[in-house]
Amino acid sequence: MNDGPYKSSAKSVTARALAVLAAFDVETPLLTLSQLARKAGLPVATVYRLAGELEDGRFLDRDNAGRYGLGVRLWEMGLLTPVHGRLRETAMPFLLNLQYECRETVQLAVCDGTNAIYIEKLTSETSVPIQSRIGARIPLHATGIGKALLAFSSDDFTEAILAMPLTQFTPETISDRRVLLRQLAQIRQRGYSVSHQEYSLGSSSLAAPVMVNGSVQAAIGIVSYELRTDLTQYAPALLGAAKSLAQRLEDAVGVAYPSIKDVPPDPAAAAEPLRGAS
Amino acid sequence: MNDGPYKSSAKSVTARALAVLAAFDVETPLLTLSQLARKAGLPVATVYRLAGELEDGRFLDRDNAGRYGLGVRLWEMGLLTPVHGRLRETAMPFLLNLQYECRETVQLAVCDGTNAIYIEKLTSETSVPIQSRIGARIPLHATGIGKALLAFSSDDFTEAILAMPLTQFTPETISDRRVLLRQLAQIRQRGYSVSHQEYSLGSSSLAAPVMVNGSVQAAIGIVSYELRTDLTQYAPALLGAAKSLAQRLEDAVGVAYPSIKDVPPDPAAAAEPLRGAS
DNA sequence: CATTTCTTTTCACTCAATGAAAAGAATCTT
DNA sequence: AAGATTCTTTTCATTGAGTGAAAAGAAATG
Repeated sequence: MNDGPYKSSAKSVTARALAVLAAFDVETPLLTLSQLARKAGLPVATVYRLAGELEDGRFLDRDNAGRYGLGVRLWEMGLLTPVHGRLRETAMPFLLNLQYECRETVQLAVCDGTNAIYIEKLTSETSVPIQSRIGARIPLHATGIGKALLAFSSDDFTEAILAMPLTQFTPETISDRRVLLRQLAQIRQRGYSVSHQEYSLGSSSLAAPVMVNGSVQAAIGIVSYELRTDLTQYAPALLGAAKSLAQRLEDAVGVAYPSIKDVPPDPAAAAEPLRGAS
Repeated sequence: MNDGPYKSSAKSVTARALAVLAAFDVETPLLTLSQLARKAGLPVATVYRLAGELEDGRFLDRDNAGRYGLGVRLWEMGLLTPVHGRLRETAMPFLLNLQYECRETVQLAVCDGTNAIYIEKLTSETSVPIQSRIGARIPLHATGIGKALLAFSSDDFTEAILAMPLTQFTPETISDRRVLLRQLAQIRQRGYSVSHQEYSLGSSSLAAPVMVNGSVQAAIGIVSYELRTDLTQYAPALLGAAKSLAQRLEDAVGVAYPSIKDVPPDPAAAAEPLRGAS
């Protein structure tokens, strides 16, 4: 058991392979072999081998300079993920429509753990600039869309969230538990949430939950500059979109995800590794 | 070396792990342990272990019935992929705008190997129904968007493509090499491509390349019902969008993907496995 | 209740993964 | 242009991590 400085953990082969993939992030989407090894905390030779295999499966791709980057395969698999394949896919037309109607930034988010994850975000020319990136995780109490998710969650879940520290992002972030609870009740009553500069200054939002079979599956939000327009004018459109999406999702349950009875062994289990040109 | 019926290949541990992930597809996005083992062509005990590790890294998630599905982590990583993080992200506003202007299905595709991959597709209520799924791979010669990509590719690449069989999808699919070559020349001249029911009956399309530093990075397309509208009326808008996107991409080269000089060893290489609630 | 099918655990064996080291490229330095 | 650095690729002896048959435990099925 060597423990040189940083010499990483990652016991099993699989864990190491995943560590290699995890070395990439938004700031560094392209890495050379040695950078990769360094970030993953693994010996170069090891990473060389692992990366090679990952490349074969196109979980890694290399640019013409030989640098590694996450591969197309990962993107393709991401498409098969429930959040994308089921949610985003069905939600898209409604989001587009909503965006078409109000010409503001429209967002879709779900709950994962104690955070909201942004699944999709439609911005056009006229809308607020750099908002939360797709894939971003933001505490539930801090945004309109987060509060919409929270307001319609189970009581124990809400309790669990309230038990955690409510990080302050701006002076307006709700950090008082009682205030938050009161707001949640109000949101449940109104059917939508409102927020003003609670996560980032200068922007406000309106959000509504997407209820499928009695539980919150997601939330849709509209974001705009604080004080540009009165967002509440869009409440009907927003609620309409959320409702329609919910309906569509309800209809689709069991269709997209059937309880398959017998899956035949896959002859192509040993698929030929694709090789790309150009 | 056992070779029972179907007993799969997958030599290395990593390859096996990837095989497990590869077992999922659009038709079967959720699998039980044994289904998974069967599809991957691996012994149950082995898959049990591998799946366990993949689940720890959230490369797999389990639904409340215990079935496995591709995990959020994969989706998140897909976002870091060049096709998404660089291309789709920057293209989105332009696509939205274009869709807003013409109210038809708008697509974004890139070239991968001998196929076009659809990166994004914006459909609204009024647009053509089930078009090619995002992530779908379609031969370059068979669609408008594919031809746009092909027309501006290098000569050797075009040659390589022409050397392959030109699969016929509809009676209208161009399968004559000379016809195709002639069209490509015309596309180069006009700056955009046109297609009528060449891939699927009833729909036609218009597409333009996105040229960055002299090479085709992607193509944008508009799809509509055959004969509904004269798509060529949108040519200016389409070309405008393609041009603007190209410009934006050119500006961003090296910004999003800097040649990082020194990446510090990642202390969080041994990250704690996230665990989700709710 | 018996039967089939699925999940989880165990364990002795061995083969595949390992990583230090050296060779080979490429890049930077002066 | 030679020397110094840093990076990629290959080799190989060592060993411990992964393996999968088998059995036990749960669930679903009829």
